[in-house]
Amino acid sequence: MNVMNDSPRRKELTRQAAQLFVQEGFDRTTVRMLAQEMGIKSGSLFHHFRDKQEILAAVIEAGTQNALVIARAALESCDHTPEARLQAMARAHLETLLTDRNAHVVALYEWRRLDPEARDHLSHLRDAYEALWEAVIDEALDAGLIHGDRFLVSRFVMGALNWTVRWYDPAGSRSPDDLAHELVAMITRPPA
Amino acid sequence: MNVMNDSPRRKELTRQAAQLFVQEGFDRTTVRMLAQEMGIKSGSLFHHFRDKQEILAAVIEAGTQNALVIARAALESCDHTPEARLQAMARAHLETLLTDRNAHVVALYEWRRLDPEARDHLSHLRDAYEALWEAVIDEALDAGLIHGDRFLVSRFVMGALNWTVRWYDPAGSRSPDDLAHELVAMITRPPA
DNA sequence: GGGTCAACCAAGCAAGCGCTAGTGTAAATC
DNA sequence: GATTTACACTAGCGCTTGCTTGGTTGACCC
Repeated sequence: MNVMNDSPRRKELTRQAAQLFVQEGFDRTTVRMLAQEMGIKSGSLFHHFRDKQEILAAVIEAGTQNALVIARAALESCDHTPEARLQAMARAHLETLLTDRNAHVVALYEWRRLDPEARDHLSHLRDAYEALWEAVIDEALDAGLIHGDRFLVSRFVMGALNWTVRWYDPAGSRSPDDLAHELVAMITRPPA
Repeated sequence: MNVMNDSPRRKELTRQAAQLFVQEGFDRTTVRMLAQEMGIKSGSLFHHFRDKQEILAAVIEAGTQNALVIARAALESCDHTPEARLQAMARAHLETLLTDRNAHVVALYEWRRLDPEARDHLSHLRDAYEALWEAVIDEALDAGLIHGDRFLVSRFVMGALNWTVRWYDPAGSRSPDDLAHELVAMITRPPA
């Protein structure tokens, strides 16, 4: 067995698993389906992953890492005004849906299927991502760009954004930049 | 067999099923678990429902009907200003989470598990509910209370609201009225 | 007091599940 | 040249799944 490494082979298998988990859901996806998609037999799958749970954890970890990297890069390369930072975070969030949609859908919908240890490990990653958001929202509140309860505003914004995986069509006419702009315009008030 | 009726017994069984579906997810909930929760044997379950799918459909139908009734009542009893109507809809949405949380969580998270016929039937109900929202948002846009793209604004609002099932605690200190007020304040601009 | 009917039960079937054991083999490492 | 490692295979165990079958119970009805 060869668990918990970062081989390119494992990365590719993880990517294919994410696709199936989105299509069928974690519980409906059998190890035989996964193996077929990967072009191997079901027994061989357990050379790369300890068990089915570990495949799910690998998918979610990859997706969250990706989101963190993109968000941090966006914050570093944008203007330092609260509005620009807000918009950069929103655009980054939507761009992760373009580059790595499957993993994010799995992270949102199959989180409950993680066993406690995996959930504990991955929740740290997720918290790091949400902390980026809350910092940016705090700045916008302090600057008077948005108003209201800190807790509620950040939940509403995260809700609006996370919900996009349900309806956003990357092949459509709206770019992540359009959506980010519209969202920020909706919640900010022009300085009086 | 006794399918597709509206007996009180079936209503109660549906309510109990919703609870289990939320706790475990549809796929993880076995007919034996459902039967035990209902205080009957697993075979007896199929006297009330044709199959497991039909239980899911019954749960979602009950929840959506409930949301429709509450939303319509809220719209009829509130002031006819765009702002009051917006707020009434938001409060109604959150109140359904208080009165019938389980069914709504199931409707949001297990929709994909419905077979095509059930999905077709239930999507009409859901569309009716969303149409209420879009009408209210249209009025607010026309009145200049909110600004932006009609399609995007309604998706963002629905996202923020639907996401509340992930974090809203009915036993906490915030009432549905508080949340509705805060949400409306966030997206509206004071008339210039 | 025979008939009806919803509601239930005991038992079990066929299919499918995650996962393991044991083996083969080509490439890498010593 | 010998040994190890990575990756794949076949075969199948032990168990659970959704659902069916055939039969029983008790309340109600004319």
